[in-house]
Amino acid sequence: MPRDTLTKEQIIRTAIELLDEEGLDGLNMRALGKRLGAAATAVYWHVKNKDDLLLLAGDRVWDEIGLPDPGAAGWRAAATTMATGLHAMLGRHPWLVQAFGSHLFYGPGKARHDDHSLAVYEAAGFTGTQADRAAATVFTFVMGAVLGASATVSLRRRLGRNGADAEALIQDTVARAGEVAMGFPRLRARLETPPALDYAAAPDRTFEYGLEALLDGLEARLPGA
Amino acid sequence: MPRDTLTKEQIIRTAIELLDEEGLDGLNMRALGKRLGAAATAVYWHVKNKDDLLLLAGDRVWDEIGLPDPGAAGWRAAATTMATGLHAMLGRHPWLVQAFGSHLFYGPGKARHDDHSLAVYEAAGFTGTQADRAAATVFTFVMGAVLGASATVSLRRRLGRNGADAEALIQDTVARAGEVAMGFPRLRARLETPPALDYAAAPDRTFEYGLEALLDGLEARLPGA
DNA sequence: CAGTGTTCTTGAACTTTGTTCAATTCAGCT
DNA sequence: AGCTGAATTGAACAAAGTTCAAGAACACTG
Repeated sequence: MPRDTLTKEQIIRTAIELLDEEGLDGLNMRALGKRLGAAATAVYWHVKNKDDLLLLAGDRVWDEIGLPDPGAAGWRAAATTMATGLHAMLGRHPWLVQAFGSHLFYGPGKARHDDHSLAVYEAAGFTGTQADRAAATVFTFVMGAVLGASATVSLRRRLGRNGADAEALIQDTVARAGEVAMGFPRLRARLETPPALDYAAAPDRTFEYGLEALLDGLEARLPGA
Repeated sequence: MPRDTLTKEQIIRTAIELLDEEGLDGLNMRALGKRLGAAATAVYWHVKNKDDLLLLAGDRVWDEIGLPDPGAAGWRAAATTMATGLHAMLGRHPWLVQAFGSHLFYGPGKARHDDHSLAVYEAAGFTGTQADRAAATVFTFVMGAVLGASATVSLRRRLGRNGADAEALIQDTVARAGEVAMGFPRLRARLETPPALDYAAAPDRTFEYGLEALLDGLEARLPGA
């Protein structure tokens, strides 16, 4: 009966927990150690360093994305499902998009996703480089879409860090941004005309709008279209 | 004759220099101070803190983007010019995309760009929320496109930091990524069939491909189209 | 069971970096 | 000269990544 010892798996899971709850800045070795009920430095026996751990955590979450069969409901439905699945996953783990700007993720989790994404666009009729480009384009769009959201989450967390009233500080930032915007006619118009009720009631559909437009544009490029 | 003293402008310019040369991680107050020929802490008299400085630097670079007149060459040409201009600017300052994941930029530089971007899509015929969404979609796509490139630059820098041979370490990473990819049929095929000569000779046109597809999709959504 | 090597954990310590603060320097003004 | 406000400096603190020597827990062997 072996001693109750740390596991690489356990460390990765706990790191993801910590990242989800505290953000990319919240992941530090001492906090991770505390959460694991171990000394901070114990982690270093199982993992090379923090970057390595981030790579492992950042590859694990790709498994949350389902892989729809393009043969069943058609390539376009499959492409939409994959893109929204990716979008949702990145929404649950905003730290991943941030880390994407400075780390190269290349593990089996992401490979599984990428491979199937290529399968979808090949099933659609794209060949070779065309399939690469189509898949990359949609991927790129989804990443970009989450980047802005990620910033808001991150800022809110940072402001609330030192025990301050995060909401008040956010209001402050919004107010300053508004002042800047008043100097530009179109931005000003958007501030003066508050969004219509139906728009305020429904959440922002910009992602869906852009995704459909993009898929339209890709579809028009299909060989034989 | 006033003493030769630091300026907010000078600090911002030097910070951008430092960011361009050393990356987001390379910006630290002591290095900045050294480059300014001053003590690190002298900067704090002109700027609230590092985040504030990053915000100032990250807003300045938007002025590098030209604002084409949609009336002259048509909205589509103007939209393409703006998107490629943004793409080029972000390529020159990869740290901005990284920072975008954790900071909210809202200064006059970005506002000037955003306002004109809206002007282009309104000139195209999009109204109200539609123009917002069209502009946001293209913006989103461009940001996503630079994110990956930014990661490569950042990794290369990080690997070369401790005097190590960055190129050898990069090769290492590529090799490990290749091993992972070999377990997935479509990724494997792409490794086994090296890109055609014309493709290798020409740089990656994925960005142009995606941008055109996206603009096609948006054009089809124009009222009256 | 004693001894031995392997696996895993710990705490101290070092480094880098952002930031604060009191002390100090400098230019202009009376 | 003396004063005042602007600007700079250096010391110092806290947080965080990492290294390392020492120790603890376990498995195996004679």
